[in-house]
Amino acid sequence: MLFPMSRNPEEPVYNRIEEARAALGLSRQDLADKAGVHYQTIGYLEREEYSPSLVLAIRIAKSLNQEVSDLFSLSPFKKGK
Amino acid sequence: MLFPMSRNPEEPVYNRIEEARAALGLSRQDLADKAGVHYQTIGYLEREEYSPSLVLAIRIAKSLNQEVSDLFSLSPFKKGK
DNA sequence: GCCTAATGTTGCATTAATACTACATAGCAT
DNA sequence: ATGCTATGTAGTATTAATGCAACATTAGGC
Repeated sequence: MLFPMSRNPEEPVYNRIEEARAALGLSRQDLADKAGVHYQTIGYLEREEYSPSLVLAIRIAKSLNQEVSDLFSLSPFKKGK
Repeated sequence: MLFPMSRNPEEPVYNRIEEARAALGLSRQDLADKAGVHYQTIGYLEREEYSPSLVLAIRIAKSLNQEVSDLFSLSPFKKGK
C-alpha cells in the first residue's frame, strides 16, 4: 500500500472533520460540494491519509463554520471535544 | 513564465509573512530554518507565487508566534494591520 | 571602491495532494 | 430480497508545492 504524507514524515496533521461534519448532519458528498472538492478527498482527509492544502483547509473550515485551528492541529485531539 | 496556483485559479491565499517576519527581525533564511523548509520557499510564499500546505502554514505561524488565521486569508489584508 | 547579506530570478527534479473511475461493503429502508 | 446511500479500497493521471542550485541585483558597512 502506497502512502503519502512522506515529505513531512513525522508531522501529520490531525483533524476533526468527521465529527464536525456529523454534527451538521452532512454527508461527505455534501461537504465536498460546499468545499468544491471531490468527495473522495474528504474521505482521505478524515482517514488522515494525507493533509490538505491551506486553501482547502480554510474552505473546509468555512463550510463547517469552524476555525482552522479548531479543526486542524499538529497534535492529536482529545476525544469528546 | 510558468505559473502555479492554477488548480484553484481564482482563490489565491494572501499572507502577512513578510511583515510578521520583519517585525521579528528575521531573515528569510532564519524563518526557513525555524520552519524547517528551504529559504526560497519563504520567498515564493511572500511573493504569493503559490500557497503553502497546511502543515507549512501551521509551522510558519508557530515560528512567527501568530495564529494561522492572522497570517493567512482568502481575502486580501488591509494594510497597516 | 570592495565585500557581504538579503533578496530576486530562472530552471529542473521530485512528490504529495487532488481528481476521477470502478468496485466492494455495510446499513437501512421498503 | 432489492434498492439506495454512505463509506471504504484500489488504481491511474495531473499538477502544485517544495527542494535545490546557479546567478543577478541591491543595500550597507568598511
